[in-house]
Amino acid sequence: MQHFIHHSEENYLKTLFKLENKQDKKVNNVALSKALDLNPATVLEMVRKMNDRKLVEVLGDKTIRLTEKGKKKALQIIRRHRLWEVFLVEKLDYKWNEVHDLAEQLEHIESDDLVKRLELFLGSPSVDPHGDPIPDEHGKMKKIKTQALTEAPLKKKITIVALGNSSDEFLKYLDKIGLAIGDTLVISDLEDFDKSVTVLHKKKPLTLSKEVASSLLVAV
Amino acid sequence: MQHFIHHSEENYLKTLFKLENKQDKKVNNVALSKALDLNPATVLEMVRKMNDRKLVEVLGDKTIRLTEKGKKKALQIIRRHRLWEVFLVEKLDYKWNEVHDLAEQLEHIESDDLVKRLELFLGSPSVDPHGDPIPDEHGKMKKIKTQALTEAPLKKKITIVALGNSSDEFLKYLDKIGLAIGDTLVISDLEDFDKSVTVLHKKKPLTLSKEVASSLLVAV
DNA sequence: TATATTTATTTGGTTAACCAAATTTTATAT
DNA sequence: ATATAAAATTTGGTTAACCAAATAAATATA
Repeated sequence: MQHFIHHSEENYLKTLFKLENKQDKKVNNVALSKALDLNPATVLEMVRKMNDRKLVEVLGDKTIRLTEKGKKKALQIIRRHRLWEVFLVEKLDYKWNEVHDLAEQLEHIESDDLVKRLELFLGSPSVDPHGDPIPDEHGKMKKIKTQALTEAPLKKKITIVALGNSSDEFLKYLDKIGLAIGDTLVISDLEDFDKSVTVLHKKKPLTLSKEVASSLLVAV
Repeated sequence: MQHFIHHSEENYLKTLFKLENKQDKKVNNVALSKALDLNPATVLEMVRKMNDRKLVEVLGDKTIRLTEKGKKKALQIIRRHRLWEVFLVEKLDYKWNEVHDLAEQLEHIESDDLVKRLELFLGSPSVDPHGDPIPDEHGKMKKIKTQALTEAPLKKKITIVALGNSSDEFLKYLDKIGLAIGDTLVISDLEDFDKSVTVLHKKKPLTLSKEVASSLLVAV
């Protein structure tokens, strides 16, 4: 009756992977504890167990780093998470900003076969509803080359392919102003004063703050 | 980060519901422990907690019985389980005898909204792949009137609508002889000696032992 | 360099679910 | 009614994940 033991470990793996790939900042106990919202003592304990299981290694300067094995497992979880997100949005009509918590639960369902079938059922999508790439069954994930909207060329047709920030507030804001992944737009003006960007979107002009524009990633 | 606490409780509820509705046998600690494959001390402890939560009550003769609240929760879990089974079979091409363990995991995903959407996505099926009825969102489940094949009339076209036994061995056996829920057949002979039943199925005669025939439930 | 701050670690807890073995209670059979 | 068997309960554990508070070690700052 014990099939739900690995949730914690899986959360550690996923969080670690994300931290490692966010900035090239080294991940220490404090950083991981904060990201997981857990007590450092708890995290230390778990990191040791995961070290025994060869999922992470602790370097001389106390940096916590995923091993190859750990990375593979992390990518598997990310794969599940993103495939389930596609399912929720495409098949169950959820909006892209509503699916995170559910996918967080579904990603822990233990069955590679299920994931494979789900992938086929969804038509082997390459990205999730937020534009993030979906790793293949071997854990290979192609990096999508993007640049922030603030860096993109003016007067050219460009497409939003991903987000640099997946917070609920940001997703809701985008929803509110009617912007979504896959939308195309043209930068009509770049205001030097406050770095805001004015674009033409669905025939209408739209001004985006520096904060917003820098989190909108477009195809390079 | 604590969203997976209720698995145990949910398993107790579901098992209790099934035991109560199998025979009208009263469920005691031993019976429940055996069904859950857990130590009686463990079950006793949990039953007490569930009693505090008003999910079960323990009668004078130590019979453990679901309260209305408990029944409602149990039906909700059964509903989820059966809907996920439909999903796995209809959408992911699993065979009906392969889905139980996966559905066992999926049933614990916590979201009424998800279940509702899943139901709509599946076209609001009334039965699962084993022919068992799916409770509605309020926990109402219509009892399907069936009779064992051994009791059915001769020479009439009858349809298998459910199984009296969902063990893996039985499901595999049915798969092997090519029988499935929804199949129609006509009883050509009922052998008095060993109570075996000979039927015409897909134009071919097929003899079923008393054991098998009694677990094949047909529409009444 | 000495002090302050941050980070890591240890220590001594907790809760939920589990178990085995001993004991008590209840039921059954003679 | 008593021995026996079965069921319920108690007792004293375990493990996984968590925490707070104390301490130690490392790093930064004055």
